[in-house]
Amino acid sequence: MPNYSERGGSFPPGPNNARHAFLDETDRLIVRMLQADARTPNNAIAAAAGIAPSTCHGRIRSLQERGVIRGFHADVDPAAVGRGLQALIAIRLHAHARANLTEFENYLAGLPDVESIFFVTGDRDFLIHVAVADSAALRDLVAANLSLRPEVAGTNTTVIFEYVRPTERSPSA
Amino acid sequence: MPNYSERGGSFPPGPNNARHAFLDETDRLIVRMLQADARTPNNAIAAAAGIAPSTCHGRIRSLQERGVIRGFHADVDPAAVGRGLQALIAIRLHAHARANLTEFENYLAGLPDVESIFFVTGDRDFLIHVAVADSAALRDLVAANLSLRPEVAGTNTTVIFEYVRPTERSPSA
DNA sequence: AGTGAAAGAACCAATGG
DNA sequence: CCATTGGTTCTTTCACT
Repeated sequence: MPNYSERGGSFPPGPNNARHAFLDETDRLIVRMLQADARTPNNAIAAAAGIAPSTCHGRIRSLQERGVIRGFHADVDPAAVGRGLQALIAIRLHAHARANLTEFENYLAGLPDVESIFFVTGDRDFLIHVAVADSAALRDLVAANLSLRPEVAGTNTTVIFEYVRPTERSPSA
Repeated sequence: MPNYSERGGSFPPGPNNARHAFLDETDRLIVRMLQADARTPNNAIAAAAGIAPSTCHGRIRSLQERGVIRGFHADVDPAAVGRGLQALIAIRLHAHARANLTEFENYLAGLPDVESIFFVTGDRDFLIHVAVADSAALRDLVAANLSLRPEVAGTNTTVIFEYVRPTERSPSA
């Protein structure tokens, strides 16, 4: 399946090779508006920035090419899709397993309930944010998919009462 | 500034009152595709789902009205906009300050460097994910904006080496 | 880089199965 | 609840400044 964010063009599919982006004030405004609402019409952004729609379009494309904008995603309420329980799970690995962290990280990324993965300093190696159906699903996730893994030395689960992403709830940034 | 995700219509601007989220297989496919790439054309989603474009469009609108899809946002690389250092900060509040958590949470949400806020169980009250320019900015954030707050009993900062959101890097889900 | 104009695509409401 | 149609708006490319 093609990626339609890139439908018009042929810019690098990879994460990015970007030389460090120099964003002027116009670029920053565009980024802010698209962060607040990815469906803001190009027209409207152009008007807000005081430039022509075609110019604005070109800048947005450039921002994607440079990796400043990595993609556009729908923000889906986990509870609405049957995942009403969220948790943070701290994971400590065995010392010998730290050689190939990438492999374990890919494994985590492949688990369907994982929302995000933090690879961190300190006494824990990973912290993952998960959204599951209920406490039974959480137990199963920890017991079957984490604790049983040979590289996992231990886990520590914290239930999330509320989760907020400020940028995602202020459409008029 | 208007919210252009709602340009055509008049559905509730609030978070949502919707209880009824019965998603059939078609709805789930739509949600998955828009989660992977919010700019997937309506036509393409309709084709993938085997329904007419107008029907598909109506379903997407309905999903927004019901609060299943909360919005569409550009995924911006923090490092590309001058915020190359990410951290997790655990915050413990004084017992007497737990009366109005919402106020403190709104305060956190208003800090420009805060990416997300977790209100959690356990010995910590909040865990916030921040993206800042450098370690000096991180120090200032913790010292000036958190530790000095009267309701804050203590903080614990963990630097993030890597942060991944699995759904956001698989455009062809 | 920025612009204007024109072709193509997507959106949205109304209508009918 | 779903499909078809048609008017309107947005996107995207291109020749030019």
